[in-house]
Amino acid sequence: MRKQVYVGCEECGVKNDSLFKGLPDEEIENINYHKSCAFYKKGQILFHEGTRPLGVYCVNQGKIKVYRTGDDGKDQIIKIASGGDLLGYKALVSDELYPVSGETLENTKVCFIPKSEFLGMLTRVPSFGQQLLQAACQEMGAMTQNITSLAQKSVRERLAVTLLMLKDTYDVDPAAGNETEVEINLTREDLANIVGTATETIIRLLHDFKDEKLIETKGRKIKVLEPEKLVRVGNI
Amino acid sequence: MRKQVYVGCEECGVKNDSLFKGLPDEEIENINYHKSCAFYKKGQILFHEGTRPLGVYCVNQGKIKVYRTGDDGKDQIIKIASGGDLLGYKALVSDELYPVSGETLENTKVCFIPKSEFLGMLTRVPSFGQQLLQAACQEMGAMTQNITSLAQKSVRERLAVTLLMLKDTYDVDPAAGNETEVEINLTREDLANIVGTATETIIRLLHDFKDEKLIETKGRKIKVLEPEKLVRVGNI
DNA sequence: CTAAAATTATGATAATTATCATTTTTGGGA
DNA sequence: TCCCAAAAATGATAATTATCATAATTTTAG
Repeated sequence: MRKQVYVGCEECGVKNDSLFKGLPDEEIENINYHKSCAFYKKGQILFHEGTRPLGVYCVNQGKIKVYRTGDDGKDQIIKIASGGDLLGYKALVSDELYPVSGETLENTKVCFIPKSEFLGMLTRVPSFGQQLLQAACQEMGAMTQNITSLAQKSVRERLAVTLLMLKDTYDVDPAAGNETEVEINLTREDLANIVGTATETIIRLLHDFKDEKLIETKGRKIKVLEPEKLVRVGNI
Repeated sequence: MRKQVYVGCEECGVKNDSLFKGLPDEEIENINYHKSCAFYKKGQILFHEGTRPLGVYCVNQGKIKVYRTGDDGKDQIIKIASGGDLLGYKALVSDELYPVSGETLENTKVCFIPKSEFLGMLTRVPSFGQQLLQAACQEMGAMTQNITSLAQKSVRERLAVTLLMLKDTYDVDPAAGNETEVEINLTREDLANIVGTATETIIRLLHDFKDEKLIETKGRKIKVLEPEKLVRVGNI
């Protein structure tokens, strides 16, 4: 299920996309020494809502859904994490139980950094604390946007912005601009759990978008054809 | 409109409820020297979404609604701040424009601490940075709850939890337990902008709650009679 | 205290979205 | 490659919530 594997932090492909960017060499070395890396198969749970964090997860490859389970058992996906994302630091820093769970959406490579090392680094390297604080504050700004959208926009509009967001997440080569074909690969249920609606509603709306030539679907895969038109969904 | 007033930080009544708790005396003195305090009348805007933050606001007395304006002009209230709350530090720290506006709901007393002093303190006092980080991370956990609730719960359920939350916010003497009578004083429209629904819907649901003897209303004021039953709204 | 403005209330109706039942399709493992 | 469970699709219907119009009432300002 979980296979150990070695990936050196020094030459890690996603280091410079992560919050570890700019750390002094000796700190990177220290993380490298204490971390453990593993392959996870699709559908595995990295951490579970309500449990106590023992460290942080640094995503190297693959996608992970971060979600919260509502009172009625329905999941609400808070974000889709991918390479370079650091997961679980908020609960660790605020000394709380995980408010969310993390589950792999594909086969992934993830490194684990134990609590003591992470917190130690936080006290030793003030600039790292600043970076974390900055990242957290930035994320909160984005969350207010999400809250406003959930509270005010129709399901149709929310699906449109979700597809645009996922287009970025699933873009293998963001630098290439609109040339690359991005394939969003999520179940309709997961999509529904991002947008906050029923699976059937997502299926029907995707059908509409397809009729309107805004997207193209091939099995589960979704390709965004007209991002500009998708932005304007809802603006009549 | 805005009247300057002096309140010493050393003897500030809300200092120990704020993030400034535990700061060294010389830092408190420094804040005290550089801050400016003012009375604001009901309905005044402290800071406006989309503008650049010049400092942080520390609420001394009164309530302030923090909200984001949606594309269609409808406001979504993200939180109701009261004594001891620090506003605007997230945008300052992440060096972004305000994602939200702040408007007084009553006559308030608010202190302003300029950007340079606040950021200076952040670099001088590592423990303050830690505290801010912790507070931010904690707030994010609460936000995921809010997101889940908006995405999954019915308006009726959301109104119930909102009333319970406001009961705390408007409690003048939280230490007294359930003995004190708490009066929630918000327009139906503001309530609708917290819950994320139409004003008419809020009016109708409040009427229902009143019929069910869960609350009592007197003009605009709302009194929660049965918090335990309100918690269970939606659990059939 | 009074009048105007703002807010609250109520009714009728329409639009959106959820739910449930069922069929079809798909994709991943033996 | 085939099979089977999971996912997607479709239809019918119900429930929830929004919208618009208008009346009643409370608040606020002078």
